[in-house]
Amino acid sequence: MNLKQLAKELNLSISAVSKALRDSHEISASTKLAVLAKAKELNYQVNPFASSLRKQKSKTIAVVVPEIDNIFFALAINGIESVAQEKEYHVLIYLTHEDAQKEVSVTQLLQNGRVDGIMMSLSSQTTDFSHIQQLKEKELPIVLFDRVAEHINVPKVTTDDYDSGESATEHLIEAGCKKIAFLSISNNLSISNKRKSGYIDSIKKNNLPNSKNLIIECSQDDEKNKLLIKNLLKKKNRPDGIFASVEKLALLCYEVCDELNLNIPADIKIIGFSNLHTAALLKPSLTTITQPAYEIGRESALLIFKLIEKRGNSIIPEKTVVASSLIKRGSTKK
Amino acid sequence: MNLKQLAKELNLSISAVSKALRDSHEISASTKLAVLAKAKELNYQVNPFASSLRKQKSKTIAVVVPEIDNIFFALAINGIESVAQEKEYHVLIYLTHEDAQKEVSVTQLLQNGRVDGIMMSLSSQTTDFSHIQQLKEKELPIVLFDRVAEHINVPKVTTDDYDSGESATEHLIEAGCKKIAFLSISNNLSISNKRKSGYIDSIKKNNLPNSKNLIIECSQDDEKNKLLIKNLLKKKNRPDGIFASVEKLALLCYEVCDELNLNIPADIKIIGFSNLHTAALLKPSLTTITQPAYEIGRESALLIFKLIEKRGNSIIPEKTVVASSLIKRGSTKK
DNA sequence: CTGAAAGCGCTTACAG
DNA sequence: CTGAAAGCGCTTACAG
Repeated sequence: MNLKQLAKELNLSISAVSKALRDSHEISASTKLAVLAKAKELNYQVNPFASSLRKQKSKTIAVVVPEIDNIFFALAINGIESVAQEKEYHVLIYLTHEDAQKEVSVTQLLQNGRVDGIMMSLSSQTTDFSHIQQLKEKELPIVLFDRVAEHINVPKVTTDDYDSGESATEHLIEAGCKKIAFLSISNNLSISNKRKSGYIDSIKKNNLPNSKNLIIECSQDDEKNKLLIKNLLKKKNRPDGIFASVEKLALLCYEVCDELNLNIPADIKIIGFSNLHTAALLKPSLTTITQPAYEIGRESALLIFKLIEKRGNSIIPEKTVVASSLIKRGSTKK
Repeated sequence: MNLKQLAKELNLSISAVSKALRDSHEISASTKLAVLAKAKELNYQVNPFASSLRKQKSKTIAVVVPEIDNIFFALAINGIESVAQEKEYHVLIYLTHEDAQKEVSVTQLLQNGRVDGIMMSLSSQTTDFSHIQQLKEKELPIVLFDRVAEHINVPKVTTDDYDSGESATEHLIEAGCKKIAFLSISNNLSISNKRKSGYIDSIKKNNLPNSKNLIIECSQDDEKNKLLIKNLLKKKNRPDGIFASVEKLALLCYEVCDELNLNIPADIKIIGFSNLHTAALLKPSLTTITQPAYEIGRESALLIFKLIEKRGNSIIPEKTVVASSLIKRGSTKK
């Protein structure tokens, strides 16, 4: 069932039917009614490819994320989808699996008009950001969220990572910690640097000499990370507080403490960035800095639609920062 | 940059260039080389809408799931995406948020040719399956996974839910439970019925009269569920084993036991269907029946591509069953 | 208010 | 081996 057949049934021209379906002011009310009724009766649906080809609009956005089996990204996609649904847009998903090369190839793939805009969270392995710059130059709307590149001037949605890094550290200090280890995953994304800076500045400000040089660089290899943490906590002069910059490192700490028979929070206190639903169910429950993942997704989607619908000189902020929340639980009890 | 411009640059006809790009045997090797080089130089990309319109093929599949912030579905999507990537297909995501009406409207939306196939996990609220039947009649490839409707004859990928229901119950019995409560979420999907049947038959076979009528019907409202469970566990003659048919009910049990000061597994043993990464980190660690979510996703995707590429009389199995695994942990220790 | 026509950018059957 | 032409199914500027 296409326009041609529908027009024939109605004894109207294709153009009249098309206009009627799009509620054009050129068409009389009675004709519109007749067309709509017939279209419904025959279950006519516009061919999206013909329409997109003609209008040079896809009604589709792409979401490019490092992984999906990570509650943060799942929630962010959830937020993006809610806005897309409101706008009657379609959502394409691409996973980079933390592979910078894959990220570049997906970015290139998406330059053929398949989508009206791209929302991306960068892979931790990404060191070169020229593929993002390229999108910008091609004027393909893009919004980066969470895992962003600081120095690329495209709209970015992030959380207050520096502040969170600071307040998480302060929280450990208030809980009595004197020697705090920061478990870091180093990469070129500002998010991890900011958390680290927040920690470093807080340590300085509070004059905790024992915490100096206690930045532990972790990798993508959890076996290695576990060993690293184990060696750290085996020492006689082990830290009395751990700040895990990402969720999985906090969980590894729980495993290690179990194995070393260290009591959380008596022997060691732990805080970590996390969106885990079960943080409250761990024993002890895990104190977290929790990012509003769903809201980040929504916010990013609202921005991409502003860019897509951009007319004249509407102003798009380059930085949108939403606040994380510190949720105090058992793992940092005094 | 389109075919017309590219052809002009090469002093060739549009058709020759198109054929060369698609590696047609009609075109000479030298011409192909020249075309490919020029296309690369000018960064030519085929317009997907023109191509799809002409070929009546979208190179896109849709994934329709009840929710995404559920590790099971996130992992399944991960599996689907891995196959789609191999096939160079695009993946559209639609969330129904457990809303049957939404599920129907998405299904209708997808009948306009936007996708070559649909992979769907039904909403728990779905009671009428005619929208699925409709896809079948329209010969739009569809595969149902996990949350399937038993009596619709479309390809379905599920886990061995009856067997899992049985072996989970057996496991509790072996661990010494005499009175086992099954926490059920009732709906029209075979998955929950099968788990329940496995439980019921196992109870009968093992002759545990105290477990009769211990099927607790839970709802989508977790506050109510928690109260329900609390009232159950407050009783003097409370059960000594709980079989949670879905993840979140198992977690609610942990919360309730905490609040009632019941010791797991001494006072009560708990087993639950779950894909939670942190099941092992709970105190005590949670014994789970874990579905191979990623594999279910891959399997379903492989099936949809079989349907899409179907030629002649290739046989597509109506039922594909993959095995779940029972992972014994602390919550069911003798 | 309605319709004829051009054209979006491809692919492919057909002619040469 | 190459090219002219039709056509996929729409939308829209233009004519009447």
